[in-house]
Amino acid sequence: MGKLEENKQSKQSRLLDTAFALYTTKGITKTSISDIVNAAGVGKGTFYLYFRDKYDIANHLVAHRGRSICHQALRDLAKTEIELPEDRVMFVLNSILDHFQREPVLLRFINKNLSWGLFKQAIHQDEPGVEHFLKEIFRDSISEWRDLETMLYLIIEMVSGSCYSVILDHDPMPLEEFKPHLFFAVRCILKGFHDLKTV
Amino acid sequence: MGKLEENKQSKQSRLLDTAFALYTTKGITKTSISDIVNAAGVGKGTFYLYFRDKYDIANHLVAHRGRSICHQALRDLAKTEIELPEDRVMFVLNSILDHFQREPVLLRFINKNLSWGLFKQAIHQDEPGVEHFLKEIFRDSISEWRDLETMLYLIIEMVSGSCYSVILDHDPMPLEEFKPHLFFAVRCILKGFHDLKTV
Amino acid sequence: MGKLEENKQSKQSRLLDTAFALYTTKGITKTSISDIVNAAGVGKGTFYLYFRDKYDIANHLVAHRGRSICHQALRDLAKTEIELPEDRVMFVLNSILDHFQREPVLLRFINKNLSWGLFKQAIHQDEPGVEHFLKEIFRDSISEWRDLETMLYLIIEMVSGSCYSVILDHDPMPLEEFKPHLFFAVRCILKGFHDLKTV
Amino acid sequence: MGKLEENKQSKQSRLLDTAFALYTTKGITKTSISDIVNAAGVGKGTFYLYFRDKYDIANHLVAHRGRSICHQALRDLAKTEIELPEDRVMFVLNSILDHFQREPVLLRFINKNLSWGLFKQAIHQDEPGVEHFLKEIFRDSISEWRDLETMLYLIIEMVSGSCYSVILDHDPMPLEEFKPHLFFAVRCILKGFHDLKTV
DNA sequence: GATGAATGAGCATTCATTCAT
DNA sequence: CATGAATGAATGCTCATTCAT
Repeated sequence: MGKLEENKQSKQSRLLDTAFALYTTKGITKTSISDIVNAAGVGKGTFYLYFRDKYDIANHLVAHRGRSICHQALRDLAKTEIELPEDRVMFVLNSILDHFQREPVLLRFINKNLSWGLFKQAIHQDEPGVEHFLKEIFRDSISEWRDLETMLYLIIEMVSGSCYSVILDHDPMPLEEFKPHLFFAVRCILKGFHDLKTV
Repeated sequence: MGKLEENKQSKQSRLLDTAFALYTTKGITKTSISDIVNAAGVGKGTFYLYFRDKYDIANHLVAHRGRSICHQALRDLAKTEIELPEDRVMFVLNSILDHFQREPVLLRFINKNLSWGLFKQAIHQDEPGVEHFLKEIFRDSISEWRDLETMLYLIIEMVSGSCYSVILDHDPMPLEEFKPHLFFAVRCILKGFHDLKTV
Repeated sequence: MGKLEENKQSKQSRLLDTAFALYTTKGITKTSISDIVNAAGVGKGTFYLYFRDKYDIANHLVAHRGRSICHQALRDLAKTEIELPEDRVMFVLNSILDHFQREPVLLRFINKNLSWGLFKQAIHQDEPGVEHFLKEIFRDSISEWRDLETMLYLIIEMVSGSCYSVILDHDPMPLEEFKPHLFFAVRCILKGFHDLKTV
Repeated sequence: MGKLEENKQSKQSRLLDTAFALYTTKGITKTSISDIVNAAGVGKGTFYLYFRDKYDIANHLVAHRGRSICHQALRDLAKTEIELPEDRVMFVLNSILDHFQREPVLLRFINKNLSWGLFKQAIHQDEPGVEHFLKEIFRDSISEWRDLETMLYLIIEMVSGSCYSVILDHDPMPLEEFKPHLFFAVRCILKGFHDLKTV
């Protein structure tokens, strides 16, 4: 029956959610598997039915939540009329940052794993992932950009690196105050790389 | 005696050096205090005479080695005739990157701790630190820059974030191939923020 | 279908064969019930339908394989024309040793369980077992032997004990080199106990 | 001071004695390290200060107690006037058997480890061990024996194998009743191998 | 200051056993 | 008959920390 299957799913989900809560609260190193199963209300052996160790469960979480945020940003973009690639990039960035602003614990968790690592991972999996992501943003104008991937790599590292402490600790300033500077820098890079090509 | 020679080095120094060797080899989580004291050839209790725990010793190391790299870069800069602030920034960046290229284990260790965290830490200590660092680079023209610190924050995060996997894994490309793109992006930002001010 | 073929073998047989393979490969302590049922391709609960625990299945194996070897030796003896009881004993011994030489894993498994333990077990079960075994070997002359059972006990312990490491590790020498000494010692005992009686 | 050293010794001894008591009571597989340290009244970590695992401690015990029994038998032999090698062998055997009769738990523990294994182990260590043992028994007549070591191997396996259940379970008969048969068989072998040589 | 033996809480991991399906 | 998800007690082992010397 489906009952058993449902139950299986629910155990795994419970473990994932509980682990996320604990990881973001106490940190992954300070969280033991005992903590997770106790909080999830399942037997300790059950954990090993679904995950290899606590880092396995962490990877599941990063991949799943990260993908979910990107998809959401693209869905939001689709609802707009924005045409210019630069503007589309800014919109997606803004959308993602706002998400993290609303759920800072997720940012702390994904930490520096967001960025190229996530992209590479997505690329090397079967899913359309990154390619699809880029096409959605740059559309037909994709050929107008020189060293597109390298440029994005630089932007992503700058954004993710700088916004980490901004969002979590408002340091060196709160996000809303920081955004103009950040977006200005991003546009500087976008413009620089675009001119390089078209000239 | 030679024995005396090696005993001259204070126990604290021995602990620091040994810890660095182990942290960069096995990783900090896999290194136990026992490992450190055994390798250092001191008693276990001695550890607690100088450090609170293994993270305490790690912080000491990050601060010390980071400072040392910056000082070296500044000393090298002083030997040149470079005048333009933009060029001076590029020189320092290049100098630091080359250092990490030569000692990648240090990069892995400092990891993403380099960047704003290090600056803040340096600022809040008694030493002149960051302020001195900036003056050395921008000299009298320091007032010509708008949002200087924010701009540097962005640059540092971009550089440190992107160069981590570049230097350690040659991913997405080797450092020498990456440098032109990186430096171009940095100049885009420098130019953007400079124009903003002077206009 | 071929699938049908392999399903014909009862689950119990599959469990026995799989357990034997695992016990002789990894050792009984390192083999878990999970290992057995996984390798056998049956459900975990099915195990408890047929056996109490992993030692229960081991006993089944020892009894079954041990009996099979003895029967084979007797069948081989029947095909010969050997008449003298001493010679018949030697033939059976040789036959059994050769079997273990060919299947050393079985020896390791039965280990020191062969010997009196096996005999006793056989006696106390309903089957004719030992009695039949002795009659086949000594025939009518059985009354000519003093303390027959005790003598056999001594011989069996000497043979099984000494041949264990000889066959498995060629220690202190290979079986073929060892046999003359062993058989000589056995004949010494046989002769000693026979003379005692007839004198 | 010696105080510390003494304390160390006592901990290790306590662990050895406690382990022996538990091993002989519950069996080694059913004994956990927790059981040992609890019964010994020391911390769990202390165990690992002195032994690698529970089999390590078992080996220590087998070696130590086995050696002790052999030495005792030799000391007793030295007090007698027995001259004939055969008689000296019988004396030593009897002495060892009596010891096990008095301390059957030790027999169960050493189990089938007594025998060649112990000899080899003793030989391969630095101590004079076996060689010394043999010289004490056979003295100058040692060259009169053909295949001396092989013969002893056979005897030892026969004695140890057969006496195990005799002493522990009085099966197939009590030790005192069994001895005449056993000694007779041993003398058969001794005589057989001796004649072989001298003829 | 320096030591290192002793500790025991804490951890990951295994696995026999049950029982609802 | 057969299954296999779920369990949680039990185990081996690590390691930060203490303290008598």
